[in-house]
Amino acid sequence: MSKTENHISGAGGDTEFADIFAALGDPTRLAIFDRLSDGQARSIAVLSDDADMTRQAVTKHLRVLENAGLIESHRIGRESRYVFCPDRLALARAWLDHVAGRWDGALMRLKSFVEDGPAPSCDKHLKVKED
Amino acid sequence: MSKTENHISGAGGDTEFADIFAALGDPTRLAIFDRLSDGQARSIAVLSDDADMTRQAVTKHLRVLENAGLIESHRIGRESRYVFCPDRLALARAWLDHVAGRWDGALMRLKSFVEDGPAPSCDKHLKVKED
DNA sequence: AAAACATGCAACTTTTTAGTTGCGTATTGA
DNA sequence: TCAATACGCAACTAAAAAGTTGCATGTTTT
Repeated sequence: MSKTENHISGAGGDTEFADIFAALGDPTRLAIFDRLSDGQARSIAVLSDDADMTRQAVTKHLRVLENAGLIESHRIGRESRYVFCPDRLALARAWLDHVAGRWDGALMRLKSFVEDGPAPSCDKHLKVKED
Repeated sequence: MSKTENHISGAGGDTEFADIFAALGDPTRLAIFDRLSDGQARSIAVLSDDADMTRQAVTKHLRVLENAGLIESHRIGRESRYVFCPDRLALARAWLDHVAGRWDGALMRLKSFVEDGPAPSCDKHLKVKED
């Protein structure tokens, strides 16, 4: 396995995913990201128009999203245009899917436990796990 | 439509989703949430065991996750047990799916634009949108 | 060339977050 | 009963995030 943990939920390699979620964890950034999801490239000035804050503040939010890999910027003439970037979004979705799937699996196992009775070596169900 | 915006991406109702992502936007909380996704209820003490910080710090993280609706707590005797809570997670997934779907749609429209030529009243593609 | 536009950088204030420590209380078990 | 366990609350520090202002720079437009 390479040093850059690329598998889902590497028990400590959560930092990469946390950065993505942290970038989305702000209403302003969420709105910007949502707006850019139509694929249109937009300048900072345009993105600042309907935000109730300074252009500089919007710029900072854009940098956060960019550092998280959720958007990209390229300069055209005097303006910086930001575009949607789907890769990290896919990663975040994969992580949530993984977690949700794990819970579904646990549900199913609990269901068969109730229906079929305890499976072999299954005596600690519904107790606090010591890990 | 009710006052509590329940549809996906209500252009201003992003705060609810932002709270969910913000709660996940921390490596410690992400690890806790991942750990709880197996459906097992765990006490604060157990969850603090392999965290390199104080029990109080872990408690605060648990409160953040709980306020976001991602986990729930119930007290049994002298201990508080936290359990996974799938509802808000589903919301977050739905939001990401919505955004990803919007981008896929934009891609497809761009593809047919390239293949079939500009559609009627479609003269502003690839320009900065003024909104 | 001059004005208007779009942005970047740096310094600053304010607020939030992360984490700690100390202490008090209820619960469990010997 | 006594000690260990599990937790909550409050006060505190330190660091990061959010946002502002002022100014400098490059780019269009007229």
